Amino acid sequence: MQQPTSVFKLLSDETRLRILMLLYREPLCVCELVGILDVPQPRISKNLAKLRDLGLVEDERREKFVFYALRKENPLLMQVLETLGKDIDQYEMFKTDYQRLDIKEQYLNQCQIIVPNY
Amino acid sequence: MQQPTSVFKLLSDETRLRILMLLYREPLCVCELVGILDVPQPRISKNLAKLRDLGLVEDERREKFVFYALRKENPLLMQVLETLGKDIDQYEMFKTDYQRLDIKEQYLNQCQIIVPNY
DNA sequence: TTTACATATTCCCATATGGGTATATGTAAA
DNA sequence: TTTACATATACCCATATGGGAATATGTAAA
Repeated sequence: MQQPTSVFKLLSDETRLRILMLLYREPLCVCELVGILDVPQPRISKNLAKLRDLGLVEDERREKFVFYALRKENPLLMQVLETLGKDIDQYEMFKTDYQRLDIKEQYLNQCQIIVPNY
Repeated sequence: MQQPTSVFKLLSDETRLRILMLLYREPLCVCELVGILDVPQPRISKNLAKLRDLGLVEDERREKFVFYALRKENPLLMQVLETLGKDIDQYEMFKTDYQRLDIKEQYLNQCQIIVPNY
């Protein structure tokens, strides 16, 4: 199991925490994250790599796309995300991200992904 | 309320997390923390200052001593400490710190504090 | 008003970190 | 086998960070 400090270090960056909160809802590919979060693609990829290096997420390629999913083995991580999720209204940024996730098709101009059923 | 990322940044340092875990049990003065954690005093003081600057702990001077106590207003922080505390056996370092806390009188050679009842 | 103890702060340095830009790699369609 | 799209990586830089050593400040006892 990962050191708690290492987990918190990853959680201490806004980009990464936003990513984790979204993956807490559902697996997403890189271009979906780029669209929803409106953040440059290299930044998304680099931060996803850090999350994967510590085993917090896992990736799976599907043709051109690489989907990232939360790994649920870490109780500390899951507890944190649950706590944040419960008080989502208190965190404007996460709330907005969740709203955008609900209508993510609008923000995927950049990638032609069509995922009927994941 | 503090930004989650700011809280996690403070939690991401080993010295600070050890301090918080101890204060989760009971208020302690600087020299007690120095003795229990076996860490140089300036390092303790500087990290306590960071925790106080973000409002996670509060200090109270009692003559020569300055006691620090956990502030319990932040649900995220409290949830994290509770989660870690529940699985204390999994974290060797915190477990050891708790054991030393239980017999802290042995580690207070450096300070002549005598606190019968706090 | 010295002296001793407790704590805070300053100064300095090595290292870590996040991010932007450009580019490389991977994949599939034309 | 080009072309286009998706993703990963390399390079560079500004900044943040943690910590050690020394010193300053605060407090009370001698």
